[in-house]
Amino acid sequence: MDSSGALSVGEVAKRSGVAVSTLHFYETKGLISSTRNAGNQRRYDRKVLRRIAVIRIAQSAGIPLSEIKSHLDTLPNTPISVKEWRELSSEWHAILTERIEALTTLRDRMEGCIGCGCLSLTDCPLRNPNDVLAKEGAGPHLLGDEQIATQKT
Amino acid sequence: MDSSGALSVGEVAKRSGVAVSTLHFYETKGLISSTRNAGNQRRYDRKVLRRIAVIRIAQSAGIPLSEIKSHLDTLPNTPISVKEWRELSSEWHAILTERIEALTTLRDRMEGCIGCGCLSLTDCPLRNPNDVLAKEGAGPHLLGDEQIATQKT
DNA sequence: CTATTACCTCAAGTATGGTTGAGGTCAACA
DNA sequence: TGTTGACCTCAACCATACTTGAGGTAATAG
Repeated sequence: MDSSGALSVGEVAKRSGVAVSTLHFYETKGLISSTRNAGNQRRYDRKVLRRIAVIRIAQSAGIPLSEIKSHLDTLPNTPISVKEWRELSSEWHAILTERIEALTTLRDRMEGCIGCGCLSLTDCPLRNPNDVLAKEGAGPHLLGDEQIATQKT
Repeated sequence: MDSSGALSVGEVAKRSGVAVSTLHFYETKGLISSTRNAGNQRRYDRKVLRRIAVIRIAQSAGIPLSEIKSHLDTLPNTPISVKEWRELSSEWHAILTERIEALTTLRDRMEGCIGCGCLSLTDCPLRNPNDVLAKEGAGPHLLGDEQIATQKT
């Protein structure tokens, strides 16, 4: 590490708990950036650590890297301020809440269906969560009205 | 469709809402099975529909196919009875509950950390989830200590 | 000055969950 | 009997999120 306080890739890896190969990977994806020293080696500003922290937290919430990137891209620049973190985390909070609700609904429906055993494509609520189920439309006599209405292809 | 009530792959696709290619794929993975007619075409027992229904429900709960397979493999045989469905769904119910709790913990910690902005690898609870955060699908994983230790050598 | 790390790039491999396409066969309808 | 449409296999491809390895350079410790 040089006197300017810049970090090498190995140091960033150690401090962030992320593998060197992952840092390279994130860089190719535009999630983080670095400068190079005279010998073409990556040098990172310390602020990258916060950025990586944010990335890993978002990932643990199940948010894909592409989406994380687009969230980060809306922010002014590398140093993520407290205010920006507040904005990010509230967006992600909402996403998490949504996911939690979806899983809870599924779980409770599963509970309700224990023993019912129907699993009918049209009748069982477990088979028909509000979201998309049919890639190929079902057979003519199996479709409910609203599915016929939205059927594609 | 022949008089025995066996279903062709196309019919199963229509009735289950799953693509033909996916049925082939599931078969290669051992999740479903079929017999062949004289012309080497797949013929399915109607019971496969219930099996597929169970698979899709488990998938929507975020359970990987390999795990779904191992759950299904513990069951006597193809016709999944109401009793077996009850067992399966209670196991998956538990898995869902775990995932929901992990996500909720993450969300609440995020809430608590809004504005704190520390994100310290050692101090911030968001960076140090003691509980296992479910890894979502083929996604990323947080490095454990021993992996961090390993990577510098 | 040399040996050992650490670092570089680029290509390929791993795992999940499929889809797409080529080339060929089978079944059903007129 | 001919011609569609459904089906067959096998290989390759898509996307996500990385890791691993080869071949070579840079920095550092003794």
